[in-house]
Amino acid sequence: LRADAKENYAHLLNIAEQAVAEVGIGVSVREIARRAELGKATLLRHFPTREALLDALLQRRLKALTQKAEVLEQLASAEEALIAWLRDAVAFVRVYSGVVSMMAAALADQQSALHASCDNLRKAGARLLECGQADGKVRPDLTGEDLFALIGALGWIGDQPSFSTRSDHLFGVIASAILIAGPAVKDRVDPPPPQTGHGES
Amino acid sequence: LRADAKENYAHLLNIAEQAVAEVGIGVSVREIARRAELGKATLLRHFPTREALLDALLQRRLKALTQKAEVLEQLASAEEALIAWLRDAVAFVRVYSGVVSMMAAALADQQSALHASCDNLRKAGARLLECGQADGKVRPDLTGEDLFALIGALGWIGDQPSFSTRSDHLFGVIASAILIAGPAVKDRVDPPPPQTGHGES
DNA sequence: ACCTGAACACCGTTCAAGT
DNA sequence: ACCTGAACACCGTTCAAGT
Repeated sequence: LRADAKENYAHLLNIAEQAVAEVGIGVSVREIARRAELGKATLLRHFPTREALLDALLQRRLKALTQKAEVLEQLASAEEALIAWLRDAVAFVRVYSGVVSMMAAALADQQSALHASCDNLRKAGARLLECGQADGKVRPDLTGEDLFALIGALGWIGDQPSFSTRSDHLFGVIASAILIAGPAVKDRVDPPPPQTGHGES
Repeated sequence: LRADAKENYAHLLNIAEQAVAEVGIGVSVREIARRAELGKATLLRHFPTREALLDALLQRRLKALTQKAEVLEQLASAEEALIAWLRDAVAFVRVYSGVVSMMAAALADQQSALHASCDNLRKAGARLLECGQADGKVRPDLTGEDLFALIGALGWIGDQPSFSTRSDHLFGVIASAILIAGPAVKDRVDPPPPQTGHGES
């Protein structure tokens, strides 16, 4: 990598961070190139796809969040750890509006530049989940993917101006769905009338 | 309205329905005009905004869903009615991928052509919710907006290819969060360690 | 009244040409 | 090696001109 190329790379990341924070995740790459005062093609070769740029932009935070899960796993009770991490994860996806959909897509697409980072995040969440399940504090029928989906759902809610004022409250609602309150376990999966059966395998 | 204008209007709606079903909610209006073999400006005057077109497209289904709530309110138990309607609502938002975000935006924007339809839907859900709350079967801290947000969240989950296989399961998870299992009420709002308090006012 | 394509200002992506 | 703008194929929206 030549010296000027290295410089451009760093410059582009800085400008991109600013632009994404200002305009949102939907900023055009043209706009970023314009702000960076570089040719569009220059940006495109450093970051061949939109995801590649986002990955570079998010990697630091994603790694921190993944590591946070490992720390929490050791420090606190399984239940507290899961909820604390969940709160951090939701806070993260709310930093850049629209980022959750991209991450969800990256999770399914192995070719995506963001795939590895997202899959590590899923695994970290899954481990916290399993600890809670081993302690009998967390619904046993939830997977790491489910947890990711619920984080994404809360991120989506936070992204909608009509719902964002309720997103803290709905965090509590969904958190309560993940946890098992006390000795009552089974009756939460299927509500009273058993013949209705609203579809959880 | 002139005869040819009337014809164009109906033709555009038919073609739009097809196009949206095929390509998704993100079809360009140009594409629709092209398929309809009409000028772009013709479409734009019949439907000045994207929402106006979507409103015309969705109104029939939205009205049906709103009325369904009224029927369910009388027929079944408050709890069954709410869950049955929730299932219908989630099924509806999953018909056209991406429609939930547009509806959420319309809910906040009084100027949107879709606003009235969406607000009626919210009210219908709120009524079912209130019945369940009156019976002590539904979390008392949920509003009609919350219910709409949770429907949207499930729609979002269904829209993500990585999560859509889990969306039926997560419907059950979220449904269980809305309902109150038995005599235990309070302990679901705040999980065991009271000093953590994950933010539900 | 209603329809229409040209025009404008955008977008992502490609590629031949420059340093 | 790396950078770059012109070119291509899109998009939504506006508007003067046609029937």
